Amino acid sequence: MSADLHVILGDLVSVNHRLTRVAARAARGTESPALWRTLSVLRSTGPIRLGELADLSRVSQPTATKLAGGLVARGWIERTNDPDDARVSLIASTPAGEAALAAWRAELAAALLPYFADLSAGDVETLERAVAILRDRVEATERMAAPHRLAAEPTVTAR
Amino acid sequence: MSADLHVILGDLVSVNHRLTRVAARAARGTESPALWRTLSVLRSTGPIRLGELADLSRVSQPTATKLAGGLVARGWIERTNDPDDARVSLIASTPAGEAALAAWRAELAAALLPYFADLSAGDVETLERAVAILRDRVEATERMAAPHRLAAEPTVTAR
DNA sequence: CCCTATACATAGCCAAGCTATATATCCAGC
DNA sequence: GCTGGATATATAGCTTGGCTATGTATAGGG
Repeated sequence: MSADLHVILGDLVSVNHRLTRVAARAARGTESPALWRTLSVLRSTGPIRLGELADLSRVSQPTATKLAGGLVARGWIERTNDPDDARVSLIASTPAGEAALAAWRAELAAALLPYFADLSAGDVETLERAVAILRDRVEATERMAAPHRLAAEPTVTAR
Repeated sequence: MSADLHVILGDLVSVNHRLTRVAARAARGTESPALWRTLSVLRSTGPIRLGELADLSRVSQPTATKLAGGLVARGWIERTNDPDDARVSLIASTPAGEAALAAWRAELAAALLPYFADLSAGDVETLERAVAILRDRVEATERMAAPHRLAAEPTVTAR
């Protein structure tokens, strides 16, 4: 019998906040989580406009502007103008950004590994499935949260 | 077979950061996560000194001082002097603090519930077990992080 | 052409994190 | 019982990430 989902969700968020601190200290010396989070979103979506990035990252538009500034300064994203709409700024991660993200993930995982090294194979699989579930939910909420144009968008492609 | 534990840990932290944003927006209008996290730690440990609270919360001592100030201002913790050592400040959560924490968890869970309502029973149980695993690891790292020293990586430091 | 809506930028605030340093207390040794 | 180093917390000052409110430029329909 599972406990009430309410309780599980409360515990989930609590343990998340604590794990965030463990990860922050384990991967000290690296850049801030917000930048990695933003890069992660970009990686899963491909090039998008700044407003969409804000929605999908679950931050306000000004916060996305600020984060984008930091990412541009580090050469981790590129901003290009939409030829069809001069107001729009398209954001895409650069190869350097992808590489930096991968390096951060590797460093973080290496730092956390000792704490998780003695997990049983079953526990590892449980974690893996839980990550998949959570990613699915987070991306589902992204879809719910996008009040903008996801439907009638002609999907201006690529370049 | 499960994917490499490195990859799972990287994904775990990534999805955690994203989930944190979802939770922050879902539970809008409430107090900051750091205060709840601190109360959570106190709840699981009972009364402890400020320095211990900093270590267990995985924040620096000055940060713990600041957080404790906010919690005292809200009446959610009490500070008493250690009769045996005048330097020491003992921190304990108040009933009001416990109640506020419980209320926050309930509100947060209610806000997140719609996003998780359609999970299968098996997925719910996976989440529950994952939360238990993570809590166990987080508390294990607390034990590892005994004094001011951060637990070192097993790899040779080459900085 | 205006007029409104949209996309992003700017300004200005606050919280949370850090390092470095100051203050107060304890304790060991003399 | 003084002195000096160690320990517990406080203070100062900075950076980043988050927000709301508002400004500016462009799009697009009367």
